Amino acid sequence: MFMRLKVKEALNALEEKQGIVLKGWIRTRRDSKGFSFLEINDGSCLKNIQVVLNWENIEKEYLAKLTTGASVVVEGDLVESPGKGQKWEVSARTVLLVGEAPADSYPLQKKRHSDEFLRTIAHLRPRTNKYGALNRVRSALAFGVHKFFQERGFFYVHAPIITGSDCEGAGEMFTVTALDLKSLKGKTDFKEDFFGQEAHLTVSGQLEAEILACALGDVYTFGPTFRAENSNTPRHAAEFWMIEPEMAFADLKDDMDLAEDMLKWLVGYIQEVCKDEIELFGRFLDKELFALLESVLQEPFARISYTEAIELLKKAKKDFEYPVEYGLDLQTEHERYLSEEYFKKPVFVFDYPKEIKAFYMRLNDDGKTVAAMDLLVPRVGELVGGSQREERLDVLVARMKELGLSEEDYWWYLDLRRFGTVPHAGFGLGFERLIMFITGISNIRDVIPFPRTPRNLEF
RNA sequence: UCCCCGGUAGCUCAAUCGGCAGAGCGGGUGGCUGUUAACCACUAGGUUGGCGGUUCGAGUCCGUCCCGGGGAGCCA
Repeated sequence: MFMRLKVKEALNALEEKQGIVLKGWIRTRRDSKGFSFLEINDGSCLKNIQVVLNWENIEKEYLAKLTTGASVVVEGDLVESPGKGQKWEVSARTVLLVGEAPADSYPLQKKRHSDEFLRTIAHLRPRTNKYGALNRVRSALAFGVHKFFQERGFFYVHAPIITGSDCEGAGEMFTVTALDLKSLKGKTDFKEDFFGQEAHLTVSGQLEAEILACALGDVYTFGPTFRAENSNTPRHAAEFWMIEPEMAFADLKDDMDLAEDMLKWLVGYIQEVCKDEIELFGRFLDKELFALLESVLQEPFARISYTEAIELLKKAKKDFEYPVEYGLDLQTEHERYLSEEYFKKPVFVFDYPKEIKAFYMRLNDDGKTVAAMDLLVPRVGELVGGSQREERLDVLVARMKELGLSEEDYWWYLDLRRFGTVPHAGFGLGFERLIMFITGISNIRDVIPFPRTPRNLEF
């Protein structure tokens, strides 16, 4: 009997093995006199395995169909390769063609393709080295996120995807409805709709995570998030995955410590479990990737208050397009200067003026700033946004009044402060931006298999 | 949504002042070779993003729409 091996297992073999089966796709084929070299990849790892196929037992027409992209089952023997460039190869006894990939129409060639072109064939791009690597890294990072939190006693909680709260202030929302929009005339009455009120896709699971944190202690969410903003940038998607930890009995420093620990841990983890993939990205995509990841591992992140950041930007010998003034939000050019030029590493900016931050952030003793923090990283910009939450009922209610928010809409949120309130803090981390940071891939459309962006819903 | 740049062969790109549509890679055919982005020769391949306009003549100029990239805003 033949034993099925994944390419990864075959390449890691310690000794020759008679009678193995490989199942995968032909990446390239090179012909020599009387036999062919087939490079087989099955997605289990970045590398291909070389299969040597003798022409003696094979018809010419059949051989002609063993082209780049075709799927095959190979039965043969794993032997040491007499050629240079690889330790192991498979001497084929039989090659079964499972699915053809006609060479005159198969879009993937044995050459580098542009990211823009590959996006138009998102159903085939995972079969390339770069996107295969990306998808393995994505999987490993998702698992790593769980591993990190679970090992620290955090509980994974599920926040709802359909939500009724519509003023979380995190951007435009998609409406969810069971009404027949095509037959609706005039004004929409959401009382007639499925939930009897307006419903949306979630833009954040934070408020729900706070509820669970105030019962389980330390929790995190990890799920899809939706923003209907008409954003056309390499850093925004309409559907993305967000990680939102929330800790009871924690303050802003605990929050920043967690974000820093998490990022360092994940960088170490991915270098361990996706060595070949990170190597690929560092060598061909971003020459500075290794140095950046190394600095994440070795150096503490910078931490400066918003006030210090403003002073620093004012002293900078650099012409900014937008004004730097206390009370104004930091622009992208300012954030880039801080993380890419001044500190050249991730930097937390904390204690922002309350006017430019959300209502739920905890008011500091100065009465002017709130305990908020953003983590700015080179190339990606804002990777994390978080805060200590306002746990004092009277302060929170006063703040909501200032902003004209209805207490009724948030009755359950306010109840958390009425009954056994505790200081607590959390943050949101964009999973795709994390992948961009760790791989060096520069467009968010290329770190998620099927990106959703304005006017793009093909796959 | 705003600003800038681009759209020419399957892919990546060239085409002078408005004057015959080009190359490399990929494909096909043949040759060579334990090959490694294989190599050598030959060959096929075009509604120049769509629509409209200017002109004797438009890939090239004008208008408009669509698509892509970069930057900005919004944010994770």
